[in-house]
Formats: sequence, C-alpha cells, structure tokens
Amino acid sequence: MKKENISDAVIRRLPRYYRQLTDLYTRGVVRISSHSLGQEMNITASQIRQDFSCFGEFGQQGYGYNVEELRAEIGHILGVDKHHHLIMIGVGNLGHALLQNFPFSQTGFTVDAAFDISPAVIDTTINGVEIYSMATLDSFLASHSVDVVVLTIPQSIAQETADHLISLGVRGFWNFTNVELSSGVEGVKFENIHFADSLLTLSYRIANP
Amino acid sequence: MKKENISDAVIRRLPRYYRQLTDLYTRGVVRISSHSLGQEMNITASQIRQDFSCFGEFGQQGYGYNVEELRAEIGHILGVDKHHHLIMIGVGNLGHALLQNFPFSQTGFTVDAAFDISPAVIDTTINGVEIYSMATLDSFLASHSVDVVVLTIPQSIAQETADHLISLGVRGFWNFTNVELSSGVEGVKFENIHFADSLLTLSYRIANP
DNA sequence: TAGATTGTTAATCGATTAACAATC
DNA sequence: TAGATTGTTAATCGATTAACAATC
Repeated sequence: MKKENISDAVIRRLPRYYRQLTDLYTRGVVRISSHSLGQEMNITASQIRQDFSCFGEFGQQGYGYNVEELRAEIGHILGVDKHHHLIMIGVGNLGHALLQNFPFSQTGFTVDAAFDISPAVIDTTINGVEIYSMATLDSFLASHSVDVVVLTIPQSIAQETADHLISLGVRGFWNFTNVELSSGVEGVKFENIHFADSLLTLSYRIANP
Repeated sequence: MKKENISDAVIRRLPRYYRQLTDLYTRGVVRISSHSLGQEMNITASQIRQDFSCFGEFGQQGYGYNVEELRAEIGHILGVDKHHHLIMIGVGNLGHALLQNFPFSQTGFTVDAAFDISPAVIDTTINGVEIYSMATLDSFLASHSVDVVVLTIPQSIAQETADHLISLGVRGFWNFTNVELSSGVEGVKFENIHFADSLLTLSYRIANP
C-alpha cells in the first residue's frame, strides 16, 4: 500500500476495472484471480496486482479477489459513492443527448440543473432535469455546491465560461468543446472529450494498418 | 526519419498538434520553433522534435517549422486528405447530435448515410445525411466502400452489430457504446469514446485533489 | 498439507528529456 | 559570419513485466 503519486495511466485503468467487475458481478461471478481478470481485459496479471496495490490490499493469497468487494473498493476509490453534484451548461443536441441517455446516477453524480440561453428550452425539463436561463447561473451557484460542470457549449465561449465558473468556485469540468481549456487556479480539473482527436486517431490507424 | 513502430502515445498527440497548428495558421502565424510550440502546448521542445522525426524532416535549422507546411504534413499523416467514407448506425439523440454538429468533413470524412430501425427517423435527413432502414444496410455495404462505421446504438447489440459489419468488410469503428469491443479479424480498428470512463476519471480527480 | 495466488521487490522495457553536432 | 534551431544520439526517468517469498 503506497497511495502517493498515482500515475495517470493507473487512474485511467480504474474505470475499466470498475466496468469489468460490474459485468462480472451481474454475471454472478463471485471470485476472480488477477490472472483470469487479466485474460478477460488483455492486461497482465502483474499489472493488475501492481495497480490495485497502489490503493490497498484487496485480495487474499490462494483465493484471488472477491468480485463484489473489489468492485465496491474501486467504486469507492473512484468516488461513485460520493454523490457528486453536477450541472450542465449548454443544452443543444449533445447536451440533450447526455441528459437523456447518460447514466449519471450510476456514475455517482446527481444532475441538479441545466442552463441555456435559448428561450426554446428554458423552463423545460429533460429526463427530470430542469433547464434554467443562463441569467440565473450565478445565483444558482451562490446557493448550491456544484462539483462538476458539463460544458456542452460552443467552442468560442468555452474558455471565458470556464474562467467565470472557476471564479465562482467550480473546480471540475467535463469539457466537450474540443478546445484545450486551462486555468491558473490551483485544484481545477478538466476532463476533455475530444471527439475530433478521437476520430483523427482512427483515421490514422485505418490509413496506416 | 524512422517510420517503424510509432507508439500509441505519439499517435494520440498528432491530433493535438494538428489542432494547435490549425489555430496558429488561422491566427496568421507563419513560422514556429519547437520551443514556442512546446510552450503553447505544455510539451517539451525535445518531445515535439522527437515526435515529428518519426515521420520525416519538416523543419529547418535556425528557422523552425513553417506552420502551413507542418499542418499539411500532419494532416496528411492523419489521413485528413484521404476522404474516408463513413456511415452511422443508430440515430438516437447522440447520433443526431453528431450528425448535426460534428465537423466530419473538416476531419476528412464524408458521411454517406445513416441507419436506424425507428420508422420515425427512417427516410428523413439530418444535416444532409439520409437515414435508411437497417434492413437496407447489407445491400448498401455491398455497393459502397465504407471505411468507418459510427456505432451510436445500444450497448446490448454493440458486439453483434460490430461482428456483422466486420463480416461485411468494415475495418474501422468509432464506438460510442461504452463497451469494449473486440474482433479476432486482422486489421480491425476500434476507437472508443467511453463517456463513463471519462467522467469517472474526473470523479477520482476531484475526490483526490 | 499442497496448490494457488497474493503483494512487493527487482529487472526490463519503453518513453521522455537532455545534449550536441550539423546547418540554415 | 553569428545566432538560432533542427534532427538525432545518449541519458534519464517512469511504467510494465517478471520473479518470488509470504500465506491463505
């Protein structure tokens, strides 16, 4: 058990472990060894044990890991039991799609509100989430604790919107704008979904097989 | 100039270079050194030169890189000038959002068609893209060369759909189903957009600052 | 007990950074 | 020419894999 300096590569594997363990759990699998887990995930058993050992000792010699327990531990590490609060800014097609389909609650997030400038969507509800005018954003943030803001807004206003939100205390951003956001403020985290980068990677791979 | 064994890390940086260079180009910047490019992107100058040198010699000693030229070179490496052909399977909220907003053509892709099972969308058009019945998929693929299929369908049918498409010759998948797809067939490439993994990573980061 | 499998330490591998001769 | 900056080789750093004693 170390706990210091968890590398980015390890962190990025945690959700995959969580996903695989959830799958095993729903399939009724009770225990699994690092070896078989590795086979299913195309990862070495060594790496799995190394990864887990960053956070604690979750297994038992000669037995392996209890699937339900290990899933709970990794969920806990990821913070799915923290009930983080989230709001969305920009309810266009993509924002709408996420509100409609994305399993926020399974991921440990409560969607408290969404905001947009379009009168067509203000005061409507999508999947139980109320959409408010952007004009009410500041007062909303003054009275609610928000852990993560989903940015599904145009590129052109992404950085300024983020800056404003940061000044109001927001520290987590799920950024869909295909723009690299930055902030000098300590503790601000950006997680980017860069669709274009992803597709270009695929373009490269099919062009260079 | 080597060209063999380009690492995944390098490939994943290429779209970022392309994006940054496009930005510089539209801002009218004519030349740039690895040093200043590195400053803008938070990458060392060494790494930039190392990365580029995998593909050729694009710079000039004492001068740096011509922005327009370098952008074209990297675009070429990524295949944006290949005019890849793409179809979408599953036109729900997310598929709709992508058809409406994603700049496929800027990324070098032509969207030839979309397919769905819902009578409500079949025979309609989104952003110039015709939506057909899934029943016509096989004959479409028999007469059209398709490089990439966008999978915006339910998780439950993701793997079987992929398997079927692979048997019909498709080799590139842009997968939005948050499921790990696999294939024993040589040369099949999957590029995944795992929304949930991304948000869980952010969850971890804000829970462990 | 014997077999299995962990957690951890050591060895290897690969990626990033530094240094520098070449040269525009 | 002198200064700047490349492409590349060497050094460093970090991540992955292998090995193994501990132990269930």
